[in-house]
Amino acid sequence: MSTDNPTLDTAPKTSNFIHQIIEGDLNGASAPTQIVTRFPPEPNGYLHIGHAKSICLNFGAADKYNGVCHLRFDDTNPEKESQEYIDAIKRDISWLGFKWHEEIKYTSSYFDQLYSWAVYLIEQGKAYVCDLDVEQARAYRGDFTTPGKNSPYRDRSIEEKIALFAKMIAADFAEGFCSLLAKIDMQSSNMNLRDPMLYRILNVSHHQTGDKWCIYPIYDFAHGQSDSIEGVTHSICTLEFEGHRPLYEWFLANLPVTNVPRQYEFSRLELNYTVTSKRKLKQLVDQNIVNGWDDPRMPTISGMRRRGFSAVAIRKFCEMVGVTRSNGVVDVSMLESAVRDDLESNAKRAMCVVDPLKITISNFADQACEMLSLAVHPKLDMGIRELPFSKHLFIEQQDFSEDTSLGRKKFKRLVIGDYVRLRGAYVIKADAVIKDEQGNVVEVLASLVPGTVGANPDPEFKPRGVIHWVSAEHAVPCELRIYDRLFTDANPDKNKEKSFTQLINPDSLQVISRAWAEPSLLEAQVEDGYQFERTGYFVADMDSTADKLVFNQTLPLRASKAK
RNA sequence: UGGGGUAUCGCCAAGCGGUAAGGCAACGGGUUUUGAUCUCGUCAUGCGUAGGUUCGAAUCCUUCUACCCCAACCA
Repeated sequence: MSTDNPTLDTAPKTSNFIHQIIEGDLNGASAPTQIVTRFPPEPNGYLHIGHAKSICLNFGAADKYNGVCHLRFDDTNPEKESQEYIDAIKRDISWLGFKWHEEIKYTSSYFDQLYSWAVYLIEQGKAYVCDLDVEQARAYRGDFTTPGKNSPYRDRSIEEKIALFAKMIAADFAEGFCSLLAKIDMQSSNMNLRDPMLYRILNVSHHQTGDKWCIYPIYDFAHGQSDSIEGVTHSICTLEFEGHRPLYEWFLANLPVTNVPRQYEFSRLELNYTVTSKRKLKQLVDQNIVNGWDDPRMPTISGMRRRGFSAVAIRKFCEMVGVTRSNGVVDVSMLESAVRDDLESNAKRAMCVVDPLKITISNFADQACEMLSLAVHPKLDMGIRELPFSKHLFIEQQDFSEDTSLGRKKFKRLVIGDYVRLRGAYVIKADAVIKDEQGNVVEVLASLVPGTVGANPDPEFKPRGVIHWVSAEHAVPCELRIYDRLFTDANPDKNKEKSFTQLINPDSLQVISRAWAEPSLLEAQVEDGYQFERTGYFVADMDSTADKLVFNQTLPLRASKAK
């Protein structure tokens, strides 16, 4: 698994209402020459699964209809943004397999244009500098049932407004002293239309423009115009922006723009047992509840990547959930299903014993070592791997029992006096046990049935089942990090009594510092995904060193009830 | 509370006036040198509610209800 997924087919196979709209437009009278979409993240945090859905929708629609998709950083609030986030976002989108059109765009690179459009609105009598402070502005705005009142500064002369705006940009005013508002309708039932803010004074430097500006445009005054500048045809966003659409259209109608994009909204993706809000995810990081944005328990793209979820699996999941306007909460099992489905056919197989029990094969020579060849994958041709078999082995403690009354269907593992198949090796029989002072089984003495490698034994030696193992002498120690859902509550941010940080699953991370892996795992590269047979899917973590391998559990195998 | 949205199986979701797709989950059976995979089967006389139009309604009309979004110098 590498960062480049060059010519992957990212066009969705399924259809949704956005596709239907695009198709209608493409077949309509004034069809655009090509459709243009954009993914416009604010660089104020890492991308998460919800953004993945938006990325798949925007880039996917462009791919599907031979259009293009821009990556535009919506960087109008420098206080919360940073280059680190920009770099992370670029990395995540590329890793997901998408390519943005041309160079990366920044809303901040349109600041000059936006500024002159603001002056234009003032000249048209459609914008004004208002000196009301936050409290006063709130009072003038009214509320849902009370119409707003016009600001006393609303009807200053155009010359005065121009002069004041010039002073704003010249840093003659303190932060918050005044702002530029659009003159629309203080009585509107849509709060967004009650003279919305266009520019505020912010004496902070910007990660892209440095100290060039001390006033920054608000989202509403920047987004639609940026879309227009880039030739966007379909501006796809989430439902909470629906009420902003009239405003989006108002700016495009009142400014001398040539391209008029249309905004469409879809419902954002919610997943149970997690939170998908950059603010909350940042809190988890800042309070060290998790180990960074890429902690494998995080629903961030980088977290899922480190967890061992592939880009293909994430894209598959995004297609599975669909795109609609009804909001719901998707069950994580759907994501897990997409991940397992992908790993089933792409993960190499290997064996790793988590909780070792020593087995000694009495009828195998002391110093002997037999090299066995096993398929890397049981069905697909992924080559073979060499596995050493010797007199002393490890199996799981859980895979052995002294209880001979256990039924063969009930316990398909090793029982004293009975046979079991060692995966890819011999059928063995447990003959006796060695116990410590406390009566715990510390070793099992067994004997192998000759000629059973790759061949079934006579019926009388029929094994109860198949278990995994490693050669004690050749096994390589490794660290395993077992992850569980981060929250104990299915809807952590809808809980009435507790805040989401109080609903953290205390067992979301379990570290097994010493497990025993087959030697072929020594070749594992960071991000290589494996299925440790009968145990789960694991991925080599970046914390692996020459002397210590570290694997993150991606997911356990699907658990079926013991029949 | 004014405005804007949304309601189809436990979850997601097709459906666009002709008689309820699919996926996830769940539950049964089979195969299996992974209790995995694979495979077969079961799972909405019902589409938030109450009326109406129609030969025929999840789809059209009306009523009501529930939930989501908007009163940041956030996006």
